Amino acid sequence: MVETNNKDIYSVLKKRVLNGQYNIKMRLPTEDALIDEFTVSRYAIRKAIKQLADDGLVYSVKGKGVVILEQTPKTQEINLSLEKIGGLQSLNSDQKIDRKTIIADFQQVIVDDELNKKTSFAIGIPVYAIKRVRRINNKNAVLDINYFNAQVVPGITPEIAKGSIYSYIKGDLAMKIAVVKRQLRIEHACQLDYENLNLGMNNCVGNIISFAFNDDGKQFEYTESHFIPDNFIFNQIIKF
Amino acid sequence: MVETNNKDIYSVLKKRVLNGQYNIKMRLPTEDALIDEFTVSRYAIRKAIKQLADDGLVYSVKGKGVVILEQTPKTQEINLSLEKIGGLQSLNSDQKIDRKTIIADFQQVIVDDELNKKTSFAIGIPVYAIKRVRRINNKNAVLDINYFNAQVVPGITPEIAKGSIYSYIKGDLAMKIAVVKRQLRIEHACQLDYENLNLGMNNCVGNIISFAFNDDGKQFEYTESHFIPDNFIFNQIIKF
DNA sequence: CGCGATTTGTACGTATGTATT
DNA sequence: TAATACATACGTACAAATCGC
Repeated sequence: MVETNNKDIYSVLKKRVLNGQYNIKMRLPTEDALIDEFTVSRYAIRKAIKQLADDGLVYSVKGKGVVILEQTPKTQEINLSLEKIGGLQSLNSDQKIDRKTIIADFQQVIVDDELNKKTSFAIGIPVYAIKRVRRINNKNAVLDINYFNAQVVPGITPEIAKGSIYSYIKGDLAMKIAVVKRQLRIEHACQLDYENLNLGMNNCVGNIISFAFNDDGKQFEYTESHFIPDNFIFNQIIKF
Repeated sequence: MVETNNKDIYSVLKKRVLNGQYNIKMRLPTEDALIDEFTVSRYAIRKAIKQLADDGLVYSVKGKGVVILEQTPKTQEINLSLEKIGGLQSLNSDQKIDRKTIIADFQQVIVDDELNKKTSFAIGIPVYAIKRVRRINNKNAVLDINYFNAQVVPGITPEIAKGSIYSYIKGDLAMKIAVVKRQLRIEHACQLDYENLNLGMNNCVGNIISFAFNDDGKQFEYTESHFIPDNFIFNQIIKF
C-alpha cells in the first residue's frame, strides 16, 4: 500500500494542476473520488485543497466542484513578499541577492510621551532604538527603524543587530513570536530617508509599520521599514 | 434557555475582550469552559476564537490557552483597507468620504502582443479598456485602468462604468467572482498619473495590479489602480 | 528532572445544509 | 425535481505543548 501523508496529497495535486493534467475539465476530481484514490479522510483532502486555494490555483464552488483557475504569469520580477515576513530581512526566499546590513544608529532610550504615541510602548520603559540600512544588490534599499522593549527583549547588542535580532529572540531568548500587526503606506521621503537610502529621482518611500507580540500577548517591538520604490512587490490572494 | 448562535459567541467574546473583562489573567477561558457556558460544540467555540484571532485580538497557544494581545491604537487615520476589496471602490466602509467617479477614457480594443504580456489576456480577444479617476474628498486620489474580457463580461457601457462595474457583473450578469490575485508596488509616476492625479510634490504612486477570476476559473479582468501617497493605509495581521 | 494534568491542535466519521446542474 | 458536490456542524479520540509539582 502506498503511504500518503497529507503533505503528499497537496504536492501531488499541485503537480497535476500545474502539469495541466486536469485541464480538460478545468476541475479537480470530487472530494469523494480523491478520498478513494488516496484512501484518507475527507478532512485530509479538504486540507490539501485549501492549500491549493491559498496558492491561488483552485477555487471551491458549492454544488459544482473545485475549479482550476487560469494561470497568470509566474509573478517573476525582482522581489515578492507579503504574508509571512519576520523582520523583513527574510525576503531572501530563493532569489539570489547580495545583502548587507549597516548599523546607522544604536541607542537605549526611555519612552517619552512622543515615542509612546508612535510606538504604543508605555511611558518610562527602556527600549532599544536601532537604525539599520539594508543594502541589497549594491543599493541602500531599506531603512529599518526598530524599537524593542528592553524588558521583554533584553541584551541586544550592536553585534546581534548586525545579524538577525529575530534569531536572537527565537534562539537565545527562546521567546515565541505570536502575531505581527502591520500597516503599509506610501509617504513623502523624510530627511533620514534621503540620507540613508538610494532614492534616485524618487521623493517617496514605502513604509511598513509593524507591531510585534509574543505569546504572552506582550508587544515587544515597534518597527518602521522605509523602502525605496520599484524594488519590492507585495502579493495577495483574495477569495470571495 | 438563552439562544446563542455562532455569531453571538464571537460578538460576546469580542466585547468582553475589548472591555478588558478578561485582562486579569490575560487569557480567555478554556475552550471547555466556553463550551459549558454557551452550551455549544467545540467546533462553534473554536470558530469564534478564530474570528477573534483574525481580528488580531487573541492568539491561541497549544498547551497554554488563548492569550489576549495588548491593544494597539485603533488604527484610526484616514483610510484603511487590504483583504477584501472588490474593485477598490469599496473602500467606503464606514468612513464618511465624498467620492466621485470621472470617466477619463472608454474604448473597446483587441488584445495585441504588448497588451497580452501585461494583462495575460489571449491575443486577439476583444476587451473593454477603461480609465477612471476616483475623486475622494475633493482630490483626484485614484486612477483606475481597467481591462475587461468582453467575451466574459459583455455589455459594459460608460454609464455602467460611471457607477460600479462590479455590481453590474454580480447583479445583471449574475456572474460569480471567485478570486482576485493582486500585486502592490510603488512606482515612479508616469505621464498619465501627472495628468490625472493630484500628486502634489510627490513623484511616485502606489500601483495595485489585479487579476480577477470568475467561478469557472476564467480571468475576466486586469486592472491597475494608481493611487496617491499619504492617503491609503493597508493593514495586515500575520500569525506565527 | 521527570511526570502527570491541563489545554489547544489535528484527524476522523457522520449527519445535515445549500448551491449547482 | 432529483442527483451531485461542497459547506457546516457535531462528537470523539488522540497528539503535542505547557506548566506545576
